[in-house]
Amino acid sequence: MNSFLKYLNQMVPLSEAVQEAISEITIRRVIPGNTLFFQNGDVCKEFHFLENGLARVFYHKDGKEVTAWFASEGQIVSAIDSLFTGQPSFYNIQMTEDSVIWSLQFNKIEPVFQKYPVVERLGRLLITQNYLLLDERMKLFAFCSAEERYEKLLIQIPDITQRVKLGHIASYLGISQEHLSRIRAGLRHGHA
Amino acid sequence: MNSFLKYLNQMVPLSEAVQEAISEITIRRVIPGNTLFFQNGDVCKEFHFLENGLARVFYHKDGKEVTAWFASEGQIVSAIDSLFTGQPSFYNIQMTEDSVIWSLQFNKIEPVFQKYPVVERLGRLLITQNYLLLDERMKLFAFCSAEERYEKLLIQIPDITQRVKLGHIASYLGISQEHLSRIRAGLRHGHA
DNA sequence: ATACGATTTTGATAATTGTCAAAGGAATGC
DNA sequence: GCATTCCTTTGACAATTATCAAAATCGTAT
Repeated sequence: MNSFLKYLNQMVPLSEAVQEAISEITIRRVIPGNTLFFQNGDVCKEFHFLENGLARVFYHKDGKEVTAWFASEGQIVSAIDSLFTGQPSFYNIQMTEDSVIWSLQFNKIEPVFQKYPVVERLGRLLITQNYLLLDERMKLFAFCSAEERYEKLLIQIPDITQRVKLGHIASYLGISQEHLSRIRAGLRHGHA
Repeated sequence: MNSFLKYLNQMVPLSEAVQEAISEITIRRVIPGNTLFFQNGDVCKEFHFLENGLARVFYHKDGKEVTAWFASEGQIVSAIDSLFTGQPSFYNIQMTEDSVIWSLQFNKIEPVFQKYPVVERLGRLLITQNYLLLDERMKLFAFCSAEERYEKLLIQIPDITQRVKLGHIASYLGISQEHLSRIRAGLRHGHA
């Protein structure tokens, strides 16, 4: 069983037949690092499970890239605003490292929903989980300073600073790169 | 057919039997204005459809109330972080006006999911729609100034300024009440 | 109409954070 | 090894926004 099916199985136990049906609409992809995997303005028709590697979801603001999300091994990533609306997305997705992903072709899933109601449940749980992640992110902005948000990100992805540029992290935290640099300097002197 | 069932039907057509099953786990409530309807620290087991009235979702930050969400007629409201996790919520919900709501008892829905897969689909679509609303809100913060966010809120709920205090709107926009007041002054002079 | 309390606005000031420019470091290719 | 380029840090300054206090306005009850 591949890592994607394992991930799904742990949310809801799936019969052989269901796993087969899902596999039929899933593509395994090997992506080289630094690939712009999905471009804003396009319509997204898949969602992706990262077997390994790192994805960065970002948008353009005043000519600059602003990171909206990081996804790493064992997580789901997609231009979810487009996937569920059929409208062009605001987001871009870049694989920042060599990655192996499983892409589920969402536009082919309707017959599977019809045939296997358990997949409908699976879909409900997946989107619910993503909703809660987004809610967590909003709470981080609500309750925590930029410094605290940085520290929480380090807990979540400890080696993130080795994996992406500081500017990408800064925009994810909602601050300028210079400000993040100063926060880091403060942490160094405060803790050393 | 009541307004809640109408709302659900327009997402997915529901048979008589399904409507009946949903009605059995739904309670109609008449809530006087200014009621603290749900309190943080409690576990939320329902979600609510507003037939009319206005709900304000808020949390406490440094002793002050910060608005996370407004919901008005025809919309869904819940302490969604708790509903899906079973953990105590960070949120409070206040009905700011006399309201009529339909409360679906989510903790009784599992048998309905089991019996009627279409309800699972309904649940999936409901949470998807709410995800997209949250994504929109994040994009508003990403792309728009406080002034633009205020103008968009006015489009969404035109009479919001008559319905809640300015401070509640300001915290929803992520700015101080004084700053919002100045933005309003600027708009008045700019447009007059 | 008037007085009271609540809400909103305005003013002055301080704190936070962004921007621009330059310097310092690290990685890469020749 | 050295040059080039990219990334990060630091410094100086400007812009934005918060905070605190006071004044103005609004709504309501008497």
